[in-house]
Amino acid sequence: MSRRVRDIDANQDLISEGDSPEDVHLILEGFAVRYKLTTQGRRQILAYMIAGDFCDVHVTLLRRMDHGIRTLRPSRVVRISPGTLLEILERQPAIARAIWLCGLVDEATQREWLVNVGQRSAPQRIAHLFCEMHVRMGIVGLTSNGSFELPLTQEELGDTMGLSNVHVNRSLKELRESELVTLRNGQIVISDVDRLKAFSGFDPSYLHLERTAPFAPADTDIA
Amino acid sequence: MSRRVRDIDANQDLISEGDSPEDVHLILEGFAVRYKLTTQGRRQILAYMIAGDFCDVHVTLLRRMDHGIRTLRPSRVVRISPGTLLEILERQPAIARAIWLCGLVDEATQREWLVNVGQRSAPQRIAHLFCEMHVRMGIVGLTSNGSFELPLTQEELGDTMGLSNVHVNRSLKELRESELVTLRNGQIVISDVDRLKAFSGFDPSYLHLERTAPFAPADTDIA
DNA sequence: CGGCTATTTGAACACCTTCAAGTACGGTGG
DNA sequence: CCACCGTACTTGAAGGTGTTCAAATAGCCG
Repeated sequence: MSRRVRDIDANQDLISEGDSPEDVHLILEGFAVRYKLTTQGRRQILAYMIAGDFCDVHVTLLRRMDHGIRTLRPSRVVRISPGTLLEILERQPAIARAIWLCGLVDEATQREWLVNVGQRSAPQRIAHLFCEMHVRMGIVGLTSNGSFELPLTQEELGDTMGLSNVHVNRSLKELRESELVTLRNGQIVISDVDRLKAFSGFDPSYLHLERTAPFAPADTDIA
Repeated sequence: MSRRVRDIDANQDLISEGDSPEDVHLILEGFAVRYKLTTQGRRQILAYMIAGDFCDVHVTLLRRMDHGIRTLRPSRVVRISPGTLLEILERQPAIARAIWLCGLVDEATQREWLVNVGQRSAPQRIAHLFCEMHVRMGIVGLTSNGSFELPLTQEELGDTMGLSNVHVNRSLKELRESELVTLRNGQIVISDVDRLKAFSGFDPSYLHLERTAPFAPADTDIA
């Protein structure tokens, strides 16, 4: 299976909207986004994918991709044929459950993003995202003490939150000046996690952490 | 199984956030929404559920509901125990696939809603939602000639789109005066479907219609 | 150094919200 | 039958949040 591991540069489409990819992709390392373009040429980023995330289990049933997937950092992915995947799902119920569970958490996250964009102010949205990524990066062992790498330009942040890059800039400034959180050179530093959570209204229950993550942290050697 | 069919009034919580329901619910008839409240007391509606939609397959794996489900119209639901469901999934692979497929379309819809709220203007958002519901209601045989029932107050519409009820009102007026679509007494009338699609940037591919719906239209007698 | 991209700031404007008040409508009870 | 009530819808006015356009600054890489 390790034969099917591939290294991808940053800013490459792994899969484009409309594709009917042969394989399912699993991120081993790096950072990628799920995104969609509107007819008017605007972009909405739908999800961030980090180590341990499946990109597109749906292609086993749905032919066409209704969105694209793009790396933002150099990434390592493994391609799994739907046949192999279905076989694993059948033979290893524990893994099947784990993959299903991951999908459910992804869905819950998708819902929370809608709440975020629909109901919160710009600084709150950004703060909420940072709280979420702090938790997620923590699970895979990529945080240290309220600090972690988040390789996003302000424009990409804007496309995530439904905001202009200019307004993202001003909101980040506001967060910095309130000494809640700073983002510099793709590095997040959270001064006081609890204050940031309170400010953004972050409640991690949608991440369903009580269930231990089925793919263990940092153990990216699944393949 | 028909023993487990229940009729519910309008505006009742079928399941509340934090619940650990025993059963999975399937809507047979009526109209319900998935929603979430923020700490600041705002509400985001996450999905509309109509005949043939599962409310909460996730509870088979995830204990706590991270959102609530509420009827907006008198509805008929059937409760299925996770055990029964898992048994069906195992014995009837065709149904298992169908249910899985439905879930994938729900996810795709969730993504498109994020695009909608994140990237489109108020009138476009509303128009896009109406296009989507026109298709969905059509699938279950509840449209007639660009017209269908959509039992939402303007406030509920606002909670769906991340807009105030006042602005929903003005946007609806705009849509009405452009002769694109009208909403009166919970009844949608689309004058020219193609113009409405063009206006809102609606592209139905995310609904994955090429795959015929596994639960046949109007045949609500699954139970 | 030069050229690229990302960030930062200013100014004007648009979209959307909030508050407030008035209107329409359906249901209930005298 | 009509008065009353509650809810939803409608409209106006003022203000706030976020956008757009434009230009300047900073940082990175060849």
